Amino acid sequence: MLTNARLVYQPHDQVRILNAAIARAHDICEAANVRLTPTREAILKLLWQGHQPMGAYQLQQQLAKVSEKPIAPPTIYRAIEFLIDLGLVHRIHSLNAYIGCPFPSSEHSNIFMICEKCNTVAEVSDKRVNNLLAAMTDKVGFKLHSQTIELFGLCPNCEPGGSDE
Amino acid sequence: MLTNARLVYQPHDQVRILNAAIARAHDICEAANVRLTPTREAILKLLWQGHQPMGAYQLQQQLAKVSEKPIAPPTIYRAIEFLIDLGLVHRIHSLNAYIGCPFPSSEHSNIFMICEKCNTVAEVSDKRVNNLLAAMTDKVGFKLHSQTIELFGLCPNCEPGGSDE
DNA sequence: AATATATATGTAATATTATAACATAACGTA
DNA sequence: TACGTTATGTTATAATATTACATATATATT
Repeated sequence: MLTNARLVYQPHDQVRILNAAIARAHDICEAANVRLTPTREAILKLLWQGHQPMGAYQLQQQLAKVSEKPIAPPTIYRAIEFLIDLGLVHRIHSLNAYIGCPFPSSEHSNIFMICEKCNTVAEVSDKRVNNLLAAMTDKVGFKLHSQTIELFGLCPNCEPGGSDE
Repeated sequence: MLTNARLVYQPHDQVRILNAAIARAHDICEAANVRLTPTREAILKLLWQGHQPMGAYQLQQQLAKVSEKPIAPPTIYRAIEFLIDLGLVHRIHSLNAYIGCPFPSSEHSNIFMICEKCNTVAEVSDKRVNNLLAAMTDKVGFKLHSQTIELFGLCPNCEPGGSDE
């Protein structure tokens, strides 16, 4: 089981993590022979600043603070699409929001644990889930291509009796 | 494993199924002491007409054909919310669309197999998936409340080499 | 360096999905 | 009937996302 849960739920050096994510993104883009332009990088950084997903218009607002010129929705959505295609970012459908992927270039289960109180999202990847879903779909003749699993509940920090209490 | 996959993927008496679903809905509403009003029933019927989910504005268009007066979005969304709360309808987040639930009042895994070609959606419920997800979230201290699993791929009828070929 | 080609962004308008706020109507019950 | 509750009507608008076309920037080629 691959997860960033402990990282997300415990105090950590957010700056170091962000830098690591950006460096990794640069590598991935280089390998794929595509460009991590300033706008794309700025959006990726925003999506890595915390562990709360951000919507497209929220990204736009944040970008306005950083860059001189306001950036219009199409550019935001294009950058998001670019980052998602590379596996650097995920879309959380139930929130219409986006978040940095903690383990790009790894196998993905696309399992997201969404805290209903603080909005924090942690990701999990687990072969057993993938195998089980593959077996189930196989049984009924459905050819599985991709998946997204969104789990709602309370993270340890928000759950009474959780890790911090 | 509970699923309506065979039903969805094979020819069947759609009218009979719809009638059964409506009858069941009436029972459930009566038991819950809430009202299945004409508008709500009309929307539920539309969401049971096929196995393709429908969006709110698509529902509005279809309703316009049936009823005299046009029905505005708030009414549509209220009816959808009502039906979802009762477990009679599901929301497919990735499609911003809604579909009738084949086994209301049963345990739910909320697993949806979404055909990328014909848009057909079949539902599955499986304890093993629920157990696995519960175990995983437990391990990291996430208190799981609910979930939605959306699987994308090809249904047997659209997959080359599938059931019908 | 100059040009051509591909890639990325700017810009304006608009489509699509969803909700807020408040008025009216219908229903259920004393 | 009159009251309280529940449901719907109505208008406006918020929030999310895309289309179409123009411009700019980067990369490759000569």
